[in-house]
This record gives sequence, structure tokens and C-alpha cells, in this order.
Amino acid sequence: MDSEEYDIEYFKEEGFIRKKCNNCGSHFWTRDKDRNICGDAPCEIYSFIGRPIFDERSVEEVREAFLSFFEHCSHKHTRMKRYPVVARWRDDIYLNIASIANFQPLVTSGKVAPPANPLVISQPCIRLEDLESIGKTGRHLTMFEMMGHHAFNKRGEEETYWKNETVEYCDGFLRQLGVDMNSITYKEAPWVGGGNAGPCLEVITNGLELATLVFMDLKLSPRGDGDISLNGQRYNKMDTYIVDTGYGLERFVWASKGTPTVYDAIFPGIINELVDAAGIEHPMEKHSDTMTKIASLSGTMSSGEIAKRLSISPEFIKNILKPMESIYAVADHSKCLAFMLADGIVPSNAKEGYLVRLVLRRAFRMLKALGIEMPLDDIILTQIKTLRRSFPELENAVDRVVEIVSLEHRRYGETLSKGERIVRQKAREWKQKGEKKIPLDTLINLYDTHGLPPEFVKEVATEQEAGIVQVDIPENFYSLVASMHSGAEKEKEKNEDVEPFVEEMKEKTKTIPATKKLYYEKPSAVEFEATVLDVIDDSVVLDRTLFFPEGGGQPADTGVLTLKDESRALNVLDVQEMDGVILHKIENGGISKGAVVSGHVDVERRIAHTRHHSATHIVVCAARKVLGEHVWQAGAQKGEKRARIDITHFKRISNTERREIEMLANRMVMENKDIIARFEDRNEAERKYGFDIYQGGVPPGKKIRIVRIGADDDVQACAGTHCSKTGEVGPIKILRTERIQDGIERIEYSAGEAAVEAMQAREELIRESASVLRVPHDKLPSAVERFFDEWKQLRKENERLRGEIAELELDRLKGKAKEISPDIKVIDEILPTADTKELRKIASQLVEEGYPTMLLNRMENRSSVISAVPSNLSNKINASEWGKPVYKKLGGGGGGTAMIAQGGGERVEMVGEAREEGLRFIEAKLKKKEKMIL
RNA sequence: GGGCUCGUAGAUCAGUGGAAGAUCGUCUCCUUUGCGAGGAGAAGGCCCUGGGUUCAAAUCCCAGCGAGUCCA
Repeated sequence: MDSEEYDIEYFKEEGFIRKKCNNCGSHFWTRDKDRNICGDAPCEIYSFIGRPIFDERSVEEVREAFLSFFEHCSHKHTRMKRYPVVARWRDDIYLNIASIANFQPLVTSGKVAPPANPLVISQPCIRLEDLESIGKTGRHLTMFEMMGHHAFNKRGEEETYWKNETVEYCDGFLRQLGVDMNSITYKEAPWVGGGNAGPCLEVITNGLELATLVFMDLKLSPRGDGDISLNGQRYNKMDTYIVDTGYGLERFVWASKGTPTVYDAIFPGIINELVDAAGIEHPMEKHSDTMTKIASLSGTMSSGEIAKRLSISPEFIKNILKPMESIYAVADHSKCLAFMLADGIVPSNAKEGYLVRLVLRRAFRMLKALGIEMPLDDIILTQIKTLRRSFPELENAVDRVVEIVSLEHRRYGETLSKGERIVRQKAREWKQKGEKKIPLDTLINLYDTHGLPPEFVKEVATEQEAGIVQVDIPENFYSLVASMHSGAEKEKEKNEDVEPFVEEMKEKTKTIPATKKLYYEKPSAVEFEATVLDVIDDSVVLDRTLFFPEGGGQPADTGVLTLKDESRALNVLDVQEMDGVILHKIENGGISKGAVVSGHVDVERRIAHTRHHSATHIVVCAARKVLGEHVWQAGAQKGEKRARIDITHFKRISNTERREIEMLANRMVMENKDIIARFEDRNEAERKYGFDIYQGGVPPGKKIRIVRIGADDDVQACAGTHCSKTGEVGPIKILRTERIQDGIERIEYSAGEAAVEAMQAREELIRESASVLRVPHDKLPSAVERFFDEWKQLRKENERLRGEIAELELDRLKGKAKEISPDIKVIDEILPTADTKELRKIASQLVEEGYPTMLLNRMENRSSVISAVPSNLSNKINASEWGKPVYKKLGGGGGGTAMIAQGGGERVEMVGEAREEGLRFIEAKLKKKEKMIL
């Protein structure tokens, strides 16, 4: 990046000098002519520990100072409310990682006007990249507030402000706080992130980076042919250029207090509670010198290096530093969880829900290791009590937070106790096999499939009762797991084939004016006239249309287009929208530009879709009322006969809840509320209704279509077709609920005629079942139960009787034994009705009494054979070989041991011959033996 | 969105193609003044559902339903 990017007038006016860091080689600006290093860690140690940079301020004070500074500076910034920590308006990230993330990608690309310009905000952000470092480094936080002032500029329009003012304001704000101006350095550090990039200045004092001033004016070029190269990727200039600043709220508070860690600065209360609960002492009480030294170095080197440098004893690390790290991490995690859960994230095995579970389980683990009994939900509630002054909305969620956290705690406990059993058993297995160590792939497998961290496996496996098996945990364990998974990722390439096609169609439709959407203006019309603007392959573009294109889970309309002149009808198979241009895919071609057509929409299909779409809004609304505010639509599909929505919820929807949702939904129908759909200004809509309107996704554009039911019972951004009154939806019948993922429930339902049909189908099911059993409908459950019980009893009775028959058969069969050679009496019989089990039972009895036995049965379509030989004859006859020719005769196979074998075949008519075959075999065998003996 | 693992007695699990098992719990009897403990015995299984392969499937294959877990 060129150095003139940082050629900023304010620096010159103020007498800043551009220097090159003697240590790291990066360029920086400073007022101090004697300064030769950039001032950033690791080039400089934290010099503010124990020596605050400015007067002590609380989190609230710093935040307010920042927001009002920018509200009242010469560019009057508008103060914005925070956005949620879960980035539901974006499909590339789950969590809100920066204040600018609120405005990506639609505002930053210039497609949507900013909600205010310039603006200032303090945005709670969550970053889990450095999860492992939390508590250890003293500066990492999973959840922090990024204070930012943003100015959105567009080329060719009047500039709000750019680099010069940004630096001037930063300087001014630091001066107002009382920071020594000579200590400040502005370090040049090109910034890259989220598909954008630009020059950037890091604002540093006393070794601590307080803020980042980004001048975002580049975007990643999709084909890699951009003019500007950064970090090995090509970028192009954007049409917009944006001031994106990030001031670390917690860092300012830390700098003002000079505590050893940022955690001590922002959660002193929680930390004291945890220290007490763990029964230890905060090391600052007795070892404040050591702690201050460690803290000063913590930005510069790893904890291992620090320990070496300061010759800290391993005992001190184990007994004092390690527990403190966990306490810091719990304090941090509990705040992170407060925001995640209150903003509606539901724990799950997928997506953002997995992230919240990850943090939850880390916190549980550390609390357990610290021996703290206090439940995590109590700690989170304490956090919320502190936070509610600034974020009163968190308090609305306390009941849900408590429920989710204790539920997750229970689940985690179950996972661990199950894991304990698994590990113990595996350990025993290895012990028996003589293995001393658990193999690495097993260790990885235990984590991957059962969620058992290697530390846990080690703990259990080395216990006395498990047999003390060695466990070696490699340093890079977690990256090994990660690399194992990355192998399967190449599958995704399929999607890339679709992209060029979409690009191509976009290119082709680019010059065509947007189609007029009659289906919004006249929702109930079914016929229209239009002119053909263009024909692309088998798709027709009209100047206006009633055909609804597929979108938002609503399938496309079908119908016919009739050519005015020829009165020829063309079937419309599919309708798609490309950047406002609607493509009608037709079955039979022969249509040309300029033709006038009349269109006719398949009205039955359309109405069914419309009902199901309105029903979807009603069901989600009912579900939110029954289950809670955290319910968020995670996908939807409408059809003619049924529709489904996936919603986030932390447990299974019970039978009662399902019925309650159904009742509430139908009540909304019966109240015949108005459904009003109209286009509204996006920013205004967001202000009025909040981000809950984006349940079905975030539509592009400055204006968005808002669908409201009743007195704003439900408000959503939605492009679909809707009834004008809820009464038109007709009955709503929930068909089933399904758990498609942990934390996501799918509700399937029918509306209108389809609902009546569904109810009739169910009724028919009951009627048929009842008539089979010849009982009235209401006796069905008791009758089924009775039949099932009786069936079980009869089955047992049957088994018992067959046993008795077997006993009785014994004498009869013994009487029919054939003396083939002296002292050897063979029994071979066909017992047509006996089952295999019975044959076996009888045969084993006879064998015990010394008879070689072969028994056959004759079922409807197969015949089974059992052959058994007493042990004293097993050297002469092999039961398995004896059976072979018999199975063959029956057209099947079989086998077994020399003592007992079984088999059979499907040629039941051959049973008699098969039996003779068996007899011949054994005669031959015994006679031969006899001869040999003779 | 992708991967892996698991569904067998009330509970926890063995069994991995040739007669459904163990431990705990339950019940009955013995022992005891009673409880506990001990001894003897018994009951309790659509081996998740549906297809397929096989002479034969709890076991192998496919699909579904249910549960757990890891990764993006």
C-alpha cells in the first residue's frame, strides 16, 4: 500500500513525524521526535499497569464520553442503538464481530442508504477466534464493545468526511480524556476483512492499542484481477469509501485503571465473588509486585517466557496463576453468554447455536475445575444485573437464560457421565490387550464422536478403577481434529457450477427494464395483458406480470400465456426473478419480441400458496407467543398441500405446546385480522419494528415490503403473496413437529382446504383402524392396548406350549429311531409344523440321550433342517457335513459346527427326498467306518 | 450445511450372521421382633420402524424415526 495513503494534513499541521520502527520495521506517526519504536506490543511492554494513562473511568463513563464527543463534534453524529450480537442479517458470519458489520454488505456497497450519516455507536461484539487465550493473556475478551464512528462517502457525491477529520477526532477524544499526547503513535497497518480492505491507522499508547481507524475503500475483486494487491489477494477501488473506526471500550477502561488485566478493570465484582467461591485469594492481595511485572510483560511475550524471565515457581503458576486464568475466563464467558442468550441464540449442534454451547461448556468445565459450586446461571444473572443499566433489554430474557443454562448444564453432565463409562470400558479393554497407552486416533475419535476432551479422558483413564492407562495429549490436538475435518470440504464444489449460470443470466437480463409486479398491486387478479420484451432461451420476459416468481420459500406460479394474434396457449412451467427482471419459463416455444400476450395464472395453486404463506406468519407468531421470544425462523417452505417452518427452540415442542400453538393460530384466523403489505423505507422499518422483521432473510433494496398482521401482532419483511384478512387463510392444522437439528424444530401444517383434507385423512385413519378392531373410535387406545397385551401373552403361551410339545415328541421320536449300525440309532423325522427353534430344542434333547438326529420342518415357502450329533460320535460324523447334501436338495444352504448345524432351502416339495438324502449320507458314513473297523 | 457414533429387560450396557444375556432395580419366599443386609427363586424383550441380502439377521446393506457429538 502506497505511503501517500497516509499523507494526512492533520499530521503535518500538528507537527507529527513519520518514522520507521527500529524493532518491527513498520511506519508510524508521532509527535515525539525522540521515539524510535512504534509503541505497539510486542515492541513495547505495557507501561500503564499500575500507572494509569488517564483518570479512572467506568465502562459507562467511557462509553458516554465517546458517544457524546461525536454527537457534539463539528460533524454531528447520530447516536445509534446497539445491534444484536447475532448477525442475522448476514449469511457469511454468525456473530457480530465489529460495529461496521452492522452495515455490511448492503450499506457499505452503497446498495442501501445508511440509517444515519455520520453515525456513532457502541456495539457489543463477540469474537471466539481466541477462545483459548481468554483469561491467559490478560487482554483477550470474547465479548467486548466496539465504539465506532462511521462516515459513508460515495464518489461523485458530497463528502461527509474522510481521513483528516477521523484522525483529528481521535486525537481530540484522547486529549479530552487526558492522555499524554506525546505518548500516542499512529501506526500504519493496512486492514483486510470481510471482503473489504483499506489503509488503516492503529492508535497506540503505552504499549496498548486503543483504537483502529480504517479507511475502507477497497473490495475483493471476484475474478482476482484487481489493481491493488494486499496479502496476496487483488482488490479494486469501491464506489463508496467509508470511515470505519473501532475504539475498544474495555481497553480504555483498563488503561484508566492500570489493573493487571482487562478483566480486573471491567468485572471486579464478579471476580471477587468467584475468588471467594473458589476459596482462594486474589493474587493482587499478597503478590501485587509480581502480578504487576507479569502483566506488564504479558503483551510482549508468552506466559512461559514470562515465567522464565521472572523466575516464577511452578507452584505459583499451578496454585495461583492457573486458577486466576480460569476465573478471568469464567467472568468473560458469563458476560458473553448473557448477550448471546438474551439476543436469542439457542444452543444447538449447528451454526451459532454450537458457538453458544461451546462457550457454555468451557465455562462449566472451568467452574468444575475450580471447585466452584455456584451455578453458572447465577453468575450470568449477576452479569445481567450489572449490565442492565446500559442494556435494560437483557433483563427481559432472564427466565429463558436460567432455563437454557440449567438445561445445558444437565445435558453436559449427562454427556460426561456417559463419557466416563465409555472411557472406563475402553481403558479396561486396552488393559486386557496389554496396551499401556490409548492410541491417538482413539483419543481424537472420543472427542469427535462423544465430545470428550482429551484432558477428561486422561483424568478418567488414569483413575484406579479404570486400570490406570497412560494418555498422551499432543500439543496440537485441536488442530489435528480440525485438519481431519477439512479433508471433506471439497464436496462443496458442486455449487460453483451454478454460479456461472446465474452470472450469465444476470448479464443477459441486465439491460432489460425491471418487470412491473402486478401481483402486488392486484393480489386477487388472475388475468393480465402484457408485451414480450425479450426471449432468453426458453424464458419470456414481459413488461409486467401477475406470475409470482419463486422466492422466500414460496414456489413459483404456473399458468398459461396466450398469444393475442394466434390464440395459441403456452404453458408457464416456472417463474424466476433476476435483479427485478422476471423470467417465465415456457414449455412450448415460438414466441417473439414485441408480441402481445394475455396471461392466466393457475388460481387454485396461487391461492393455496397464498394461504400457506399467510399461515406461516401466523404459526410463527403463535409459536413465539407459546414458546418465547427466542423463537426465530430458520427456514421455510410453502406448498399447495402443506407448508413447514423451522424454528429455533431449545427443547422439543411438547404435545401440549403443539396444540396450544395450533389453537392460537386458529384464533388469529377467527379474529379475522387485517393483513397489510406495503413497501416501506428500510431504515425506517428497522427503527419501527426492529430486526425481528428479518425472520425470513434480509431482502436487498432501499425499500422493503413489510407484511403486518392485525395491530402489529406480527411484522415481517416478506415478498410473498398474502391474504388480506387472516380469515381467508381458513383452518390451520399442525401435522407434525420434527427435530431437524438440536435446537431447531420443524413444524409442518396445512391451511385452508388442505387443512380440511388433512383432518379428513386423519379421521379416516381412525375410522379404518376402529373398524378393523370393531370398536368405537373412543375405545381405540384401550382396545389397542388390550390387543397388544393379549398378543404378548399369547406369544409367551405359544412358546411355552411348543416347549411342552417338544417334550412329548421326544418319546415318539425315540420309538422311531433306526438302528443303522450296532449301538447307533439315528433319528430322522419331518415335523411339518415345528419352527426352527423347536426343532433345535428337540434335537438337542435327543442328542443328549445319544441319538444322532436330523429334523426337518415344512413351512409355507421354506424348509429348515437341524442336524445334531452326540459328542461321543463327533469323530465319526460331522453334523455340518451331514446337513450339506440335504440343504442342496432343498435348493439352499447352511452350516454350523460338527456338533450341531442348521440350514434349509425353499424347495419345500423336496422335503421327503431331502430326508432320504440325509439318511443315505449317514448310512454310507457309518457303514464305511464299520468296514474300516472290520 | 458436512462428518462421526449410538437405539437390545424399568435403568446401565454386553452380544457383530447360526437357541436373546449380565449388573442394578422390581416381585415372591427364606432369615430377622422390625428395618437393613444376606440366601433362594421368579417376572420382565415387536433386539426403534420399514425395506433388502441370506437357507438363516439383534447382528450385514439401504431408507426413515429418535438421540449424542465434532467441524465450518
